[in-house]
Amino acid sequence: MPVARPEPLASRVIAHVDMDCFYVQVEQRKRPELKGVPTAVVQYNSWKGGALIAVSYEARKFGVQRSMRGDEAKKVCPDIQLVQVPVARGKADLNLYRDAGSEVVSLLATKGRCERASIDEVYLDLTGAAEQMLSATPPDTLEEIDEEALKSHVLGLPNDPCSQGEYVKQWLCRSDADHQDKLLACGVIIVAQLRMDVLKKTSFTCSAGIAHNKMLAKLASGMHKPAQQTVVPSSSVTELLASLPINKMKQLGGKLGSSLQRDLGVTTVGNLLDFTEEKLQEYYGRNTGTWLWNIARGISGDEVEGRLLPKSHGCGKTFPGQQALRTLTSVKPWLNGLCEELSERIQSDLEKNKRVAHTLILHAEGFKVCEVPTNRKFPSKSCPLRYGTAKIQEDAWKLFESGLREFLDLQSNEWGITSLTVSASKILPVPAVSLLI
DNA sequence: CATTACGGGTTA
DNA sequence: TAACCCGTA
Ligand SMILES: Nc1ncnc2c1ncn2[C@H]1C[C@H](O)[C@@H](COP(=O)(O)OP(=O)(O)OP(=O)(O)O)O1
Ligand SMILES: [Mn+2]
Ligand SMILES: [Mn+2]
Repeated sequence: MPVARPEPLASRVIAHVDMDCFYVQVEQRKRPELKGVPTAVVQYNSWKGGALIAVSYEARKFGVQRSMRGDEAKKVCPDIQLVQVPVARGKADLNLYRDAGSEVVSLLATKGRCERASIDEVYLDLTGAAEQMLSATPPDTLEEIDEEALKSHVLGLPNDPCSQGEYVKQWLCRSDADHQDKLLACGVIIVAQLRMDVLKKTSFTCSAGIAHNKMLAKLASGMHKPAQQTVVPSSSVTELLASLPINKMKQLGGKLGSSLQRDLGVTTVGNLLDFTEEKLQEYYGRNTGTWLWNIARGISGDEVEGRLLPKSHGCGKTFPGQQALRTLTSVKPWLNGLCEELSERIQSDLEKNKRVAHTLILHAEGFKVCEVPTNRKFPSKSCPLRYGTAKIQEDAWKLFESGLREFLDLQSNEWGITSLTVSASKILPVPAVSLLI
C-alpha cells in the first residue's frame, strides 16, 4: 500500500505545520471569552450530548478526549464549554473550519512549495529559502534571533530547561556544523517567523516539525505541542526511531502496523532494521517491503506537492439505528440536501479557484432483511458531473436507484440506508482560454 | 450510535 | 476506468 521513493540526493528542508486543537481555536476566535477555558467542539447533541471532534489543551488536562460524548466530557470536566458545529440542511456544516484552514494555508505558502495535507496541516519545502538565508544572512551573522526560534526543541541536544535557549542558540549558530545542519537551522528560523505571522494574522497557534523529509517533519511536529516547534538533525534519527512505537509512524497506525507487531514481533520502527529488504518484501510485497526498509532508516523521498486546495469535495451523513432510511420517500430529501451542499461547494470552487469537477460519486451503506443472509455491500456509483443543483440531485438519485437495485438483487423488499455520501472529484483547472468565451 | 471528511494504492 | 479498501484528520 505505501510506495517506496528514494531520498533525493541533495538534502532538503521540509516542514510540517499542524494547527493546535484547530476547530476549538476557530470557535475561540469567534468567541474570545472562551480563550483559556476548557472547551471542546461537539457535533450534534441529542445522543448523549454529541461527539467531541476537537478538545482544547485546558480540557485535555482533565482527560477529555476526541470521540468522547458531550455528557462524558461534562463528567470529567464539569466546567467544560461545549461549542456545537454549525448545522445546515440537518447536517454538520464544516465550511467555517475549511475557510479558516484556507486562511492559514495562504500565509504558509509564501516561503516555498506548500502542500495542503488536511484541513489543519501543511507540508512546506523550504529548501530554497533556507539556502538563500544561508548564503545571505546565516544565523551566526544575525544580531538577534527570534525568541520563538530559540524556544525550538532540537532532538539530540541535552534538554536543560534553564539554559535551553542558550543550547539552541549555539546549535543554530555553530560554525562547525555540516551543510545539512546549517540548512536545518535556517529552516528553524524561517518556520518560527511563519508561525509568528500566522499567530499575528489569524490569532491561531500552531506547532511544527523541521527535518530533511516529510516523514520526519510530521513526526516532529507532534512531539511538542501546543505552540512549539521541533527540529530533527540527521544525527538524531537512529535513536529517535529506535524507541518509536511502530503504530506511531504515519501509515502504520492500522492493519499493516498491527500485522508487523503480531506476525513479525516488530514493536518499534527501529526493530525493522533486523529484517533484510528481501524478507520485508516477501511478507508485504515489493513496494511495501522497500518502503518499510527505508522508513526504518528514516528515508522517505516523497516530494512536497504544490497543492493548496483539496482534490475532492464530499458531503455525507449517517443514519444510525432507528434513524435508518427505510423508504425511497425518506431517502430523497436527505440526498437532495447533500447534493445542495455539494453543489454550493463546487460552484464556489469554480468561482473562487476556476476549477471544474468532472465526476459525481454516490456512496451508501445499508442493510436488507432477507432469508438467505448475504454480505453484499451497497455499491458505489459514479457518473459525469453536470453543474446545477437540480441536475446533481437528478443524477445522484439515478445513481442511488441503480445502486439500490443491485444491492437488493430482487431478494428483499425490506431495507434501510444507514449512510449516504455524495462527492465530486476529478477537479481540474478551467483552461484559461475557455474563461474568455 | 462517533461523525464527517480527504488522499492514495489495489483490484478487476 | 470504476469500484473498493486502507489510513488519517
Ligand atoms: N476523527 C475526526 N472526525 C472529525 N473531525 C476530526 C477528526 N479528527 C480531527 N478532526 C478535525 C477537528 C480537529 O480540530 C481538526 C484537526 O485535527 P488534528 O490536527 O488531528 O487535531 P487538533 O488540531 O484538534 O489537535 P492537535 O492540537 O492535537 O493537533 O480536524
Ligand atoms: Mn491539529
Ligand atoms: Mn492535523
